[in-house]
Amino acid sequence: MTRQVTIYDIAEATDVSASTVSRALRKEPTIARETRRRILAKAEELGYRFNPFASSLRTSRTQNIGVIVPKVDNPYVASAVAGIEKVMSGAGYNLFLQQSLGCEHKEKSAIDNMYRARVDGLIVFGLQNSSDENIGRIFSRKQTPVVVVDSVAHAHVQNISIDHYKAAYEMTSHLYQAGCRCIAFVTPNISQPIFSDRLRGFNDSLGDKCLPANQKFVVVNEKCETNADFVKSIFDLDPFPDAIFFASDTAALLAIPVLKSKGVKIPEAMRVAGFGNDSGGIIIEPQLTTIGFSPLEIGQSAATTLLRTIDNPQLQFSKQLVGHELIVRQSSGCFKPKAFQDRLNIKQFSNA
Amino acid sequence: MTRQVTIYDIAEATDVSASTVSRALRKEPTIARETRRRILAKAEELGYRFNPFASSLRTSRTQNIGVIVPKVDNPYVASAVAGIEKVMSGAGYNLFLQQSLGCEHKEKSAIDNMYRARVDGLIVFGLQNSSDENIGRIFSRKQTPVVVVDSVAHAHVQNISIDHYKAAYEMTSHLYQAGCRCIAFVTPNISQPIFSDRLRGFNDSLGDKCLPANQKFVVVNEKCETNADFVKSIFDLDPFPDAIFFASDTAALLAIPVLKSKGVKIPEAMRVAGFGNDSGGIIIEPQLTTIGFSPLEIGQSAATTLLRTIDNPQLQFSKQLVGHELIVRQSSGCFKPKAFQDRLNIKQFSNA
DNA sequence: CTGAAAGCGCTAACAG
DNA sequence: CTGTTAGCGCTTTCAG
Repeated sequence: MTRQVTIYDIAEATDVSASTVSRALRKEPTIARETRRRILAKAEELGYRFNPFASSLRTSRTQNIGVIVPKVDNPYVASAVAGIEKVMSGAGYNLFLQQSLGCEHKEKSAIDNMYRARVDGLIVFGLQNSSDENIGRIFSRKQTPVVVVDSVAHAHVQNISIDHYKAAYEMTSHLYQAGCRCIAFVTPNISQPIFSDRLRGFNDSLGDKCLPANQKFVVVNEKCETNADFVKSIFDLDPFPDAIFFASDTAALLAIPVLKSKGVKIPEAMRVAGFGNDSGGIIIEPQLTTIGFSPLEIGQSAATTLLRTIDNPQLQFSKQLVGHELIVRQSSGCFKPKAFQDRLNIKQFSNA
Repeated sequence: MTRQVTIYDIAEATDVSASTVSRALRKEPTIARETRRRILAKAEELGYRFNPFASSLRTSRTQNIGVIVPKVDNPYVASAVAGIEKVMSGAGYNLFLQQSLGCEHKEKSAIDNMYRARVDGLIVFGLQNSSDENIGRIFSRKQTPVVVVDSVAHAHVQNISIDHYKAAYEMTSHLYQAGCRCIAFVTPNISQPIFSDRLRGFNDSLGDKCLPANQKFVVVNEKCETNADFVKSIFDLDPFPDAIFFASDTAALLAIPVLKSKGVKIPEAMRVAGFGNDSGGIIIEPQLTTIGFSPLEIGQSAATTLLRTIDNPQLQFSKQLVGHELIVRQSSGCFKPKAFQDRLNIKQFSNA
């Protein structure tokens, strides 16, 4: 492996100094057209390759941004990452990707790792509450901006999320309007903000209709997204609910076939709703009523917000809400198509 | 922003030289136990943070590996990336992720970018044929190993893929055995190796059964994974086929509801098969017969192979085939469960 | 086992 | 518009 071609080689071959070469390469305006042309041509000829390490060492800017997600192989996350990549790649940044696997320990070490890697910015999905201090302590001191997606509002960072509370409230109201008076709520956990927010929305919506929010009808099962076993706990409910609101489409799609096989008529005897607009929702029969939003858009928003904050460190921290919509399909009994009108309705920013 | 804590600060505070600190930090054995202890303690105390750029500049090793995929928001790709991340993260490497969006130009620039970023290794999904030379020229000269997934076999790089040809051959034989004699094949294109291989498998299987491979029954439609419009071209076929083999589950899942709505009884009048074991395949009615394999495993294989090649640059280049299985469900008419026996059956390597 | 010294390739003052 | 100089923080000989 022969020695790297450096700006000094170009300088020598062009009879200028290394700084001039550096300036030409960085397209600084303060350089003669002709000199630049010669330098660029020679660089090409010699097969010069910019060395980002030397540059980063000098400037302490990396052009790298970190992305920490629980799992990439989750359709929502994958789309969001796609959105982030698109924006960041367009802005000349590289993406460091790391999974936290929903494990607090891994999340902490991922944050540490990104910090060590000296990323120019960080986007974290589903940050555990306990990591709040890490993020704040580690990053804010160094003035490295952080965007947190789908977590509770953190100080010192940008927060982005759809309005899980409001969406769940609306869905519950929808089921109520469809005539349901005994609605069960199924969720994998109540610790993650996205799920606890949905549960609050559910409870408050019922409360506002003077329906007692009976916690017996809140089924919490960590495995409800991977295993249909949890469905039997629904059959234990007394009275048998006239609707189930699944906090996740994945769980709904797992449960519906089981419910059908047990003779539960959907939507006649039981209305069903999900959350997330999984692609399976239009395959299943009956098609699934759900809450839709654009993960791609969330990713893009997160990315553009991060870029803004990088460029303007004085930018106010805020909680940004991305639009959602109620998608009514057959599983909730009344098929009423509606335009995806709120789709691009981002509060606060209008990143065209 | 106060100055960074460097090894010199630690050296000064510990009354040793910077080289000793460097050695202690890197856990070199040639250092007194006690000295090391003191150094590590002081590093912790001062909040020292290793600077990878200075290190990379010196050693020209980066501990970064590049991953180029067409689109992250594709369930198959997302799972594979998850597998790669898991392995690489465990081995102390960071992941650079970039999308090529199936565009030759972007793919080339992503490769360039990874090359400039001086990754220690590269994994590319669905490499366009035309990029072959880029990969070879750019990377092999620099001795940076490359793993190519789902492409035609390239020289100078490691190749990994499932056996698309064989899998398609088997599926076609399965449909034949189920009594079908007029089978249509639907594919988004015949340029990507994964699809052209599947088509060859389809054709050869028919050929071996002395059924003329009539190209009229090969429906190529770029949009068949995003829009069900292509289904009408199936109704134009004469004679009307008694089976359709979709080269992609996504297309099958889009088409089945349309076929059903037009009164085509599946599987009675028409058998249907897909490829990829999309999660929708067990939601749809009838459930979809398909080819299953583990994208996670493919990702892990790609990663371990890359690590091996990094550690041993003399390693022979090869084409590695990952196991697949025929998953027979209702859509092909005979429900015959079968253990996922080939799942961990990787040829050549047994990365436990 | 430890230290001194040199340099990886680039950029940012500061002069001219 | 261009050159000189001095590092960024780490690793690696080579000596001791």
